[in-house]
Amino acid sequence: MTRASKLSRRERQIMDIIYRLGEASVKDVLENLEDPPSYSSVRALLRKLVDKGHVNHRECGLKYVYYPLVKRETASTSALSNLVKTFFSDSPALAVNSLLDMSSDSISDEELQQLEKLIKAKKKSNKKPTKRQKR
Amino acid sequence: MTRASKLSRRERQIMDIIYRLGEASVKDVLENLEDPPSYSSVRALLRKLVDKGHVNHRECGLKYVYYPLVKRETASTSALSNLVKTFFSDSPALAVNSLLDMSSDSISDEELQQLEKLIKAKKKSNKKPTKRQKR
DNA sequence: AGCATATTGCTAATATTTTAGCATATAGCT
DNA sequence: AGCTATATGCTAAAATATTAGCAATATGCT
Repeated sequence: MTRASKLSRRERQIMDIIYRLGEASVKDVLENLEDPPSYSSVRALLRKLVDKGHVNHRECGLKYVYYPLVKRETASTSALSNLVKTFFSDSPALAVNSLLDMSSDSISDEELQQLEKLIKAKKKSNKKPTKRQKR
Repeated sequence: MTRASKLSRRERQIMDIIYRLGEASVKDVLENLEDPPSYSSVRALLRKLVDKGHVNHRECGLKYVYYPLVKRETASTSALSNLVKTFFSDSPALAVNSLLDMSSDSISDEELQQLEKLIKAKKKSNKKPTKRQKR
């Protein structure tokens, strides 16, 4: 059971916004929320997320700024892995394939070059693993 | 606003299961649900998803088999795009990078080869686009 | 035929989520 | 000092989601 799977609809939307922005004030959240409710409501939701241990806040001048307690990378890995399970038969390669397909415009040549390098590196590490493997 | 962002927690869990399995009976859903409620509850949720137009069912012998109304590929593209926005600054290349990183074990040499090919193809189509581009 | 099992339709209770409102505090202006 | 902006804390109402239960129907088995 992924962490995210326990969030309610609004809580999820808010977590997404906070990850997208890195950190966010109540106002930031409100402005990025679709079908935004009142300021009060957003505050209540944020308080709940604090209670549940998903975010924390620090004072920043007068107001609070909320930030996630699970760091971006961890959360993204978990989200990706879940998505791959759900839509790509648990095959990361298929997901990569789809990403490349759907975004032909938005990936530059430089980035493609980088990815090629990365893949070559993977191939090497497959052949002579430096780290110990499961037996 | 993505379609998925309107789903409640349980509805989301159920949609995930249905996409994972392709299609699913009430029992299938129940068995794959975490903290499963009663059979009745699952049925009520499925009925709701039908009402909302997310799934439909066909009779299969005695029972119903539920299938998504938005096809897998469309749904996965939308989910991926959303995830990329949330966690990878809207850069598909970064997401690909992360996918390759997190799954060094599970991607075979053959698959890597395939991906290399795909990337080469992309590079070509970047240079001399066969289809018309946005101006 | 009679019984157990698996299934659906529908309804209503319960729990959770979502929302708004009131009271209060601080900063900045005039 | 007094007014306004922008915050927060807390609470309670309203809306939605979640759950279980009862009735009915079809199937398969003895």
